[in-house]
Amino acid sequence: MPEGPEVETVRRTLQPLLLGRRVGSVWLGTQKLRNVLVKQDFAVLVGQEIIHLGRHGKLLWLDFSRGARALIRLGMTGRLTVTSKQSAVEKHTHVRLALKDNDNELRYVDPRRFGEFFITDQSDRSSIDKMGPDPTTTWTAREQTQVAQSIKKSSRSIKEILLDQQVLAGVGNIYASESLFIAKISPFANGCSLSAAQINRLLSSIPQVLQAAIVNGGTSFSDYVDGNGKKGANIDFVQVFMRQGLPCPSCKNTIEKRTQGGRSTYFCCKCQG
DNA sequence: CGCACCCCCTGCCGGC
DNA sequence: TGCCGGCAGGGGGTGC
Repeated sequence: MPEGPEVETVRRTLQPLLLGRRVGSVWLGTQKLRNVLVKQDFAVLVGQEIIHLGRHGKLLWLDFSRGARALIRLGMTGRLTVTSKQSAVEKHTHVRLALKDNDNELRYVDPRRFGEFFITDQSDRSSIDKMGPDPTTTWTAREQTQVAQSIKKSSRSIKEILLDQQVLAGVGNIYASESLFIAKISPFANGCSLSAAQINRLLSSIPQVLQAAIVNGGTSFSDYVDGNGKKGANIDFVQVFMRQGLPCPSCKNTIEKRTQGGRSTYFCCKCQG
């Protein structure tokens, strides 16, 4: 479901509802997520206060007052929302953290179970350090040089490079197509074939596209909702994603859809020739 | 090491 | 109406 902007919107909407709250009780479903639900690990959360909500790329985490950290990946269909304890528990709910002295609980729902929700501690940076820089948090000259070098030395297509979270974190299938359109670069061009000028355009279009999506509350076309259960408005602002057959907003040529590395890519062959 | 390929899983939609 | 294939904001493992 979610790319960096959607996960950031979830983080921002959950923050006021969770920060400073203590966990009263924990409920876990029986089905495994990607990694397994390790039930005994969740027991440590009871009584701990949520002191911080962090994010890097598509990875979200909650930090607790006695050192625990819940690492959460939403996969394709994961939804993390705060709802009343009384509201009906929908199918595919895997985790419920009831808050103390409050009618609310945090729920993790994920039909396809491609997501993860597991407990570690705040000193464990392994998942975070595996990722490249996130263009919506820091995007220093040094980080941009590092990303540019990764692109320049790769023989993969630029679209596939952008989806690699180890190169940079937070871009997924929507924003890869969108960033390449803004930068006027063909998604099929190999990284090593790109000029310095093209790479520079891309390094500036990526944070631009991601920041705009955050302002609009993320892109919802199917499952994605924020921490309050509300859809994002950014689908109304995308230029090429899911717009095959429609005129290119720049040149009026027909937008195309093609499969690339098993995923759909949307582009204008005239603007991105 | 990089890179093609395949898998994980449910739901929905269109075609027959 | 039902069945089947294809497809969906992700990511990891395998084998060459």
